[in-house]
Amino acid sequence: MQKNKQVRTRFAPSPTGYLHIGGARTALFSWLYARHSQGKFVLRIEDTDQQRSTEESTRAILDAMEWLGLNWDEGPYFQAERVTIHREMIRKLIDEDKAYYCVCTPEELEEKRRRALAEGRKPKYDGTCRDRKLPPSDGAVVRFRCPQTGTTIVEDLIKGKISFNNEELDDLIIQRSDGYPTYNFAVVVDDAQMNITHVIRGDDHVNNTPRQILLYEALDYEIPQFGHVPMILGADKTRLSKRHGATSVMAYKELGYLPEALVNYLVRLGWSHGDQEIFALDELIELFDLGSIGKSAAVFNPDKLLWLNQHYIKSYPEEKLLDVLRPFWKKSGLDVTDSDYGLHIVRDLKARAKTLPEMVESSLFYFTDEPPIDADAAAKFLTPEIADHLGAIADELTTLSDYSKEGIEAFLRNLAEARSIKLKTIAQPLRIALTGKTASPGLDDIMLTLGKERVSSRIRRAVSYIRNHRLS
RNA sequence: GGUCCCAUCGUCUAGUGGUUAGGACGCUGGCCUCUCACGCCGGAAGCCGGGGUUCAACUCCCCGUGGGACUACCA
Repeated sequence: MQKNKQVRTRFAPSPTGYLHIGGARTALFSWLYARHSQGKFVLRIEDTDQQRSTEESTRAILDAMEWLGLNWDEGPYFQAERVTIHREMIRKLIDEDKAYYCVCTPEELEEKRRRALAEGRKPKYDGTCRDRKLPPSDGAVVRFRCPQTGTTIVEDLIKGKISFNNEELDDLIIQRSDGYPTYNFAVVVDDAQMNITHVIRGDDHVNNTPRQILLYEALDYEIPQFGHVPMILGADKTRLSKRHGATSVMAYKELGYLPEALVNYLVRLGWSHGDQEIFALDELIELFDLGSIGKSAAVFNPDKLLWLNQHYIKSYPEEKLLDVLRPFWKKSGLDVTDSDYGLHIVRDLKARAKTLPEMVESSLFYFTDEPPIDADAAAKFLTPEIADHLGAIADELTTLSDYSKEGIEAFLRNLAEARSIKLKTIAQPLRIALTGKTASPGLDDIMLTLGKERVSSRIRRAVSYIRNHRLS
């Protein structure tokens, strides 16, 4: 075992799309383990598939990593830039007779596979070219001569011991006919040469692991530790995909989720620490361990993520919340230049929103002198007999010297008492006068944020609204 | 089909042979209250099935069943 070696983990996405929820969690686990162990976290882009890899995808993945706060110590390395190294190692294997050229065509192989399946045999490569000692040629691939006897044991950090009979393994292609190495080969060479000590990846890779171990041995590399993390499923227990809703990390940013919420959600999907649900990042780094990752697949639960988002919104520092809110306000055509006003709004609203756009939506009344008055609400609460009370509030407000939350609260109560009515009686009408709606932050909060002037004019507007609609 | 993995409330999970099976989301009853939230208190809801092992199994073993992954010149 590599006892005193520095821990080195990596995240190795292929740039064929955005960073999705599943990949993000794997990256998070890998990152946390490196940080917890004071090791290094390496980012490597697996772009050996020339057809499907794009630069936009690479950019998108990097952006998402940054948004989540998963900073890397080395890289990004690009696998495609390392083909010279890969070819060198392939050369070595051929020279040692551990690999060989194969000229079977994809069509022939497909046909054999079909026939094997139809006859109920296992569809593995039949070894046609295994001992033909073929020279290199155009269109030939290179296959690894996989040991056909014995067993290969994977000591998985998460799943425990997994054993495979080598006879189940066939001679996998390590170099394609276009001269590029395949994933299973490149990943071994790169992980080994980058001194990765812990390969943490999705458990869709477990069946690749024994062949990779055999490759490590053939190349005389030290074998790293493996940890295969379970998949994330959709509500119907099938692999998470677009039809289960947003699966891209950046989509959640756009939907108004906080990175802290997504990280907290993702880490608890599979990993746990007793009954604790809320984890700050530094706490996670301190507590995280691979042993506490569960073995079974988990269903993605949008409701719980929403709850966490709400939690982080209400406990976010107000200045920070104001900052992340700005782009969302901008989308609604609002530019909050008065930071003091913005901070007041944030304070009023932070306990009442699950997402950022939701918060923007409920903040709209702060930004217009004439918030649209909900007709049903007006019909119910803006009655003729209320007009007088409202007018009185506006009038007496001018004499209120202690315009603080407590002062306003007392003012309203005293006024109600003086007029022999319940505060309840004027609360809703006043709320509608100020916001146009029946649901809002507390009256004292809104009035404080809005300021005396806005409050007075909105009340007078409501009074004339009543006159126009009810007393005509 | 073959290989491999997995299995506690609807969902995420704690549990590590003896517990009234705990927490969280969601659902729900109530409290707080100027509305809506927040918060607080309570409730319904679970060990896939069958065999063993054991004085005792959610926990260990086996077999079913169910789900998932892989089975590419994708990663």
